[in-house]
Amino acid sequence: MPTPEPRDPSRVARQAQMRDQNLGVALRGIVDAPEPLSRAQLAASEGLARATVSGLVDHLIEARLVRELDPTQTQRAGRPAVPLAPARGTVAGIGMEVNVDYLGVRAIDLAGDVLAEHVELDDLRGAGPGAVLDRLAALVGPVIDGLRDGGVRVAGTALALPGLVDRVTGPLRVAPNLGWRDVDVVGALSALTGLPPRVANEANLAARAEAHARRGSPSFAYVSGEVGIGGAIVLDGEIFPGRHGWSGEIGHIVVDAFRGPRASDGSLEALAGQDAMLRAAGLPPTARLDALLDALRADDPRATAAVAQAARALGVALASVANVVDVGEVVLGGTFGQLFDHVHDEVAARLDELVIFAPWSPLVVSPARAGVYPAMTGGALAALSTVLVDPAEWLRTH
Amino acid sequence: MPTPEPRDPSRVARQAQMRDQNLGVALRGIVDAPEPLSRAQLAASEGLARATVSGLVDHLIEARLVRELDPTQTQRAGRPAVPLAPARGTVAGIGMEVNVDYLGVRAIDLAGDVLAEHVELDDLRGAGPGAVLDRLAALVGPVIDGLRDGGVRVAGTALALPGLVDRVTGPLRVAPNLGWRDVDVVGALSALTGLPPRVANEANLAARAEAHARRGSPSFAYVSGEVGIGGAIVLDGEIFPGRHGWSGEIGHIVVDAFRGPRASDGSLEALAGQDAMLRAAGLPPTARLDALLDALRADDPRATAAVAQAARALGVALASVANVVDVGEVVLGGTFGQLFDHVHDEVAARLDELVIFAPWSPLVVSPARAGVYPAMTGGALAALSTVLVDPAEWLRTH
DNA sequence: CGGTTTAGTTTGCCGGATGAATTTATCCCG
DNA sequence: CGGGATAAATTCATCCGGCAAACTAAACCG
Repeated sequence: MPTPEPRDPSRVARQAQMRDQNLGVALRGIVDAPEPLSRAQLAASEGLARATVSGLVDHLIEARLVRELDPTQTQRAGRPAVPLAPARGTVAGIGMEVNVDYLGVRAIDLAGDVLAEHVELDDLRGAGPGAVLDRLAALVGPVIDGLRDGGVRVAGTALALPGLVDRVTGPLRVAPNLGWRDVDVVGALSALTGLPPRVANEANLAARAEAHARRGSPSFAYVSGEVGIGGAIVLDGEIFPGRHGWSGEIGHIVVDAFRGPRASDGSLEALAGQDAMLRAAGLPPTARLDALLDALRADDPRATAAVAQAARALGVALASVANVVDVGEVVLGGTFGQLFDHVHDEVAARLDELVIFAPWSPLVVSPARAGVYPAMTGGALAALSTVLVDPAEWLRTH
Repeated sequence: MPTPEPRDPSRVARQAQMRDQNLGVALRGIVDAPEPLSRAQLAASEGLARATVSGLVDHLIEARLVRELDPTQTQRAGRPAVPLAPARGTVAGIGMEVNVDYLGVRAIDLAGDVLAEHVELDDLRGAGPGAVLDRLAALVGPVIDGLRDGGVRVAGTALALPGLVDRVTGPLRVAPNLGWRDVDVVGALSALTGLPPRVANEANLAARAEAHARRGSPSFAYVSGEVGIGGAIVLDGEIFPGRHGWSGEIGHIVVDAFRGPRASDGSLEALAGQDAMLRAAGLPPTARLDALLDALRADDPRATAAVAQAARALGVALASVANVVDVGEVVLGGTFGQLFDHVHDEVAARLDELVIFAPWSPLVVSPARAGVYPAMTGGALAALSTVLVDPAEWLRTH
C-alpha cells in the first residue's frame, strides 16, 4: 500500500499552532484598528477571553511589536484602559522599485511611518539589469545598514518591477518596457544586499498600498497606467495573486479583436497605453504626460479625442474584468489617476452599459489615493506582512 | 471609549473548535482520497497523531459519514489496515436545474453515487417562474420523500439557473434566456419543498462538477455554452464566487468594442452564442446544435466559417480571462464541448498568441468531462459540501 | 472615605492533541 | 506449526493553552 504524500498541513488544528495563530490575530487586530484598542476591547472584538489576550499582548510588547500608550483620562468611572498601538521604529519593511523612469527605496514601520526613502529619476529604458540592480543595491544597502544601526529589525525587502514576475520562485520573466527578459532578480539582489527580496509586479504592489490606504477590506480592480498598463485585483483587502503571481494583466485584454492582422493590435495597452495616447493626440513620442494634460486643458480636439478613445477602451476592458471577477469598484492609478477627470465619465458609462450586474450593484470609479510611488509603499507593506501573518514564526527566526 | 464591533471570529483558534475543524479535515481527507486510506495513512497525510485520527474516525463512523471496508490482504507483514471510504446512501445532496430546454433533479451521496435522477425535456423559454418552479417541486418532492423513507439524510438542495443569482441571499436577478427577472426563487422553493435551496449560476455549478471530476485541485476557466454563454473560474479546485456569486460572466466580455452602435454588440455571447452561430451558418434560428454539427461534418463552408469566427471570439475572450486571473487551463463545456474538435485549434492559437505568460506556462484547452447535466451534479455536490466543510456543525443540526 | 465601575491579572479547570506503551492481527521463516 | 517481525489501531498519562471566575488595580462619584 503506497504511503500517500503529506498534504498541506496548514488546515489541521494543533494546540501548538493555536497560540501562534492567536498571536497573529492579536497583532493584526492592533495594527489594523483605526484607533488604539485596549486589551479588553481587543478581547471583545476578536472574541477571545481577556486573560488570553493579556498573555498575547505581553508577548507582543516584549517582542517590541506593540507598545502601550499613556492611559487616556476619560470622564468615566473605572480603571482607565491602556491603549495599544503598533510599535514605532522597531521593525521595518523595505519596498524597492525599478521602473522605466525611476528607481527607489522606501522603508516603513509597523505604524505605517516612513523611516527612510530615496528615489532617483532616470530613464532606464535599455539599461541592462546588471547595472540597474547594482545601482539599486547601492541605494538600498545604506538604508538597511542605517536602520540596523538604529536598532530597527528589517522584516524583509520587496521589489516592484513593471513586468511578469513569478510569485514564489521570483525570476522576472519579462519586462517589455525595460527590455528585460528572464532575469534572476532574487539571486542578484541577494548577493548584493544579503537579503533575498520578494519580487512582484508593480501594479500588484501598488494595489496593495491602495488597499491599505482604504481601510476596511475593499474589493476593487486597480489599473496602473505607467508606460505600459498594469493592473491587479483586490478582494476583501487582499491581492488576488493567481497561481504564479501573473494575475491582473489588464493591459493585455483585447477589446478589438479584428483591428489589425494580429489580435494583440487591439489590446488595451495598444489602444490606451501612454505611447498610443500621445501618438493619437499628435504629440511626439518623446513627450511626457504633462504635455497631454496641457493640451487637454487647452481643449485641443486631437488630445480630447485621443483620451476619449482610450477611455472607451479602458472602460470596455474594465467591464470585462468586472464581469469575470465580480468587483464593484475600479481604482485608476498612475497615468489614469492623473487623467481621472478626463476619463471618469466614459469609463463609468461603459461599466454601466456592459457590466451585467450594474443595475443591482452600480460600479464606482475612483482615483487612487495611495500617494506617490505606491508600489514602493506596497512593497514595504508586503515585506512587513511576513511579520503580521505569523509573528510567532517570524520572531523565532529573528 | 466606543466598543469596537466584533470582528469575524472565525480566525481565532479555540480548542473547542479545534476538534470540529479536524473532524472536517479527516472527513475531507477520506472523501477526496483517490483510493481508500487507513487511519494510519490518514494520520500521516494530514500530519495528525494516529491517536487523534482514530478518535475522529470513530466519530465519523458513528455518524454514518464514513464506513470501514474489508481489510485488504496485502503480501506484507503487520496487521492489515482497515480502509476507510465515504459512506454510501446515508447522506444525499440534491442538485436541481432549470434551463432553457429542460429541468431536472439529481441526488448524489458522499461516495459520489447517483441515488436518484429525473429530467424532463421541454422548451421553457417564456414559461413563467411560478409554473416552472411548481413543476420542479413536483419532481423534487417525491425524490426527497423517497430518500428519507430509505433512511437517507438530505444535506440540502441547490438549484442551477442560467442567470445572475445572488450567492448569499439567493434571489435570481435576471435570466435573459428564460425571460425571468427578480424572482425570489429561494422563497418559492422553500414553500414548495420545505427546504431552502442554495441557488447559483448554472455555469458555476457545472464548473464545480468539472473540478470534482478532475481530482486533485485543478485551476481552470470553464465555459458553458448553452443558449447563452456562461462561465466560471476554478482555482485550486474551488469555485471563485466573487463578492455576490456574479463572477465568471464570460459571455459578457466584449471582444470587439467598435462593432456596433452599442459596445455590447461585440460581446462574446453576441458573436459566439448559439443563435449567432446558427445565423452565421445560414441555419434557421429554430435549428438545434445537431444541425450545425451535421453541416460541419459535410464541410459546409458557411458553417465552417461561422464556427471559426466564433472560435476566434472565444479564444480572444478566454485569453483576457487568463491574463486577468492567471489560469493555465481552459475547459470547454456545453455547446463548446460538443464543438470541441472544431474550435480547439483556433482557441489554443489565440491563447498562445495573446496570453502574456504563454511562453513560460503553455495553456491547455480541454473538453469537459463531467458528463451530462453537469450543473445538476455540481448542485448536488454543493449541497453535500455543507457536510464536508463542517461535519460537526452539520451533525449538531441534523 | 466607602461604594461603584471598568481594566487587567491570577488561578484552577478542562478539552483535546500528543507520544509512548500496549494490544491486535497479519506475514515470514525455521 | 509456532515464535519472531512488522505494522495498525487503541489506551493512557502528559502537556498545552484557552477559559471562567475570582481577585487586584485604578479611576470616578457622592
